[in-house]
Amino acid sequence: MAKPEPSRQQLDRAAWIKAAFDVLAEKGLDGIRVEVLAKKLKVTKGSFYWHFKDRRDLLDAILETWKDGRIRDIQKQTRAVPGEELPRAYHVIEVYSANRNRKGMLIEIAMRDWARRDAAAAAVVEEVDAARLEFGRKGFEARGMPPLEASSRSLLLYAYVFGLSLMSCGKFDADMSEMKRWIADRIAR
Amino acid sequence: MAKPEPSRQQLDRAAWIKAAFDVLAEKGLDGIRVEVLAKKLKVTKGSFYWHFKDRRDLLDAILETWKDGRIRDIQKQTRAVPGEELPRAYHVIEVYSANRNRKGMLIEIAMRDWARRDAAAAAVVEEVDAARLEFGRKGFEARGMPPLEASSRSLLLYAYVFGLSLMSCGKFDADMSEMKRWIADRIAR
DNA sequence: ATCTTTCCATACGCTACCGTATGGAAAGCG
DNA sequence: CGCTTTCCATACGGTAGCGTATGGAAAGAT
Repeated sequence: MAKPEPSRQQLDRAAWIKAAFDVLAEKGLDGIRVEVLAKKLKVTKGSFYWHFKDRRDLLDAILETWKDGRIRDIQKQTRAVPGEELPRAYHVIEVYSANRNRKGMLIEIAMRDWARRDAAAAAVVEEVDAARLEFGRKGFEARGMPPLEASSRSLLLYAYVFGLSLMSCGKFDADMSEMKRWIADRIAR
Repeated sequence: MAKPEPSRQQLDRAAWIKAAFDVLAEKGLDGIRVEVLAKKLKVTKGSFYWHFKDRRDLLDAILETWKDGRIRDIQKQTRAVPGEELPRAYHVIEVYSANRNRKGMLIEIAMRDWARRDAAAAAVVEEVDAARLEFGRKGFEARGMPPLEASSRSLLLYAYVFGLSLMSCGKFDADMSEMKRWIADRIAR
C-alpha cells in the first residue's frame, strides 16, 4: 500500500529524462527528438514544452543527471572498505567490460560522441573521467605503487574497458573469457 | 604538364566519398546529408543523384572504401621486415594514440558508432578488427609468446588505443607522455 | 553539323522535426 | 460552487532534408 503512482498518469521531467536515456543508448544523441520521445511516452509534445523550455533544456538535464549518477557511483566505490584494492580493480574491469551493463556502456560511448561536438558535454565527461582516473590511481597507490605507475595503470584500465566496448570481437569469442582474465591480470597485477 | 585535372570541374564518386569522409569525422554518420555535401562541393544534389542511386548507395561506398583502406594498411604492415616485431608494436601504439592521425581516429569511432545500428557496417568493422587482432597476435607470437598471451596482448593493444581516443585526459596532461610510454611497455614488453 | 551522352541545375512534393499559440480537462483551493 | 493552477491536446508555421522529374549545357561521336 501507499503506492505513489498507480500507472503514472502525470509525467514529470524525470520521466522525459529517463526516456531520453533509453533513446540515447539506442540511437545516440541525434536520436533524441522531442516528438519521438512524446510518442514513446504516449503524449504529445505539448507536454514536453510544459516541462522543458526546449530541446536543449532536456539535453542539459541529461548531462546533469548523468554526471551526478557517475560521480555518486565513484564516491560509493571510494567509500568501500580499504585493503581490498585488488579485488576492487578486478570488479571495475568486470563490471565495465561485461555484457551486462550494456546500456551503461552505450550511454558512455554516446556521451563521448556528444562531448566531441558540445562544450558542455565535454566538460561533464572530462569531470567524470578525471574522477574515475583519480579513483583508480588511489587504488593502485594504496597498494604501494609509485605515482606514475599508478596513474598509468588507472588510465590503461579505463581506456581498455571503453575501447573493448566499441570493438566487435566475434572471431575471438572462443577463449574470450580467458583473454579477459589475462588482460585484467596484466592491468591490475 | 600533364596535369590530370585543372581544378576538377567534373565530379566523380570519389569526390563525393572524400567529402563524406570529412563530414563523417566532423559530425558523425548523421552529419552525412546529401544536400550538405552538395553545398560543400559547390554543386546541387542533381549531381549527387547522377553518381549515386541514393544516400544509402553513398554509405555503402564509404564502407567499401574504408574497409579496403584499412585492410590494405594492415597488409602493408604485415609485409614489413620480420624480426622487428617489438618496435612495430610500439609504432602501432604510437600511430593510433598520437594526436596526429586525429581524423583517422575520429573515423574509427564513427564507424563503430555506425556499426552499432547497421548490419553492413558491423560486418565491415568486424572484419577489420579481426584482421588487426590477427596481425597483432602474429607479432607477439613471433616473439615466442603462447597463443593466449599473444591474443590477449593484441586485444589489449587495440582496445587501449581506441579507448584512449574517446577519453578526455585534460587533467592528466602533465606527465601524459610518460604514462603513455609506461603503458606501451606494459602492453608490448 | 547534327546527334548522343554525360553531367549538373531547377523545381517539385513529401516527411520529420522544432517551437509557439491556444484551448481544455481535471484537480486543488477558497 | 466558482476560480486558479497544472498538465496536456490540437493546430499552425517554419526549416531541413530525401528522392524524382525534367531541362539544359558542353563535350564527344559519326
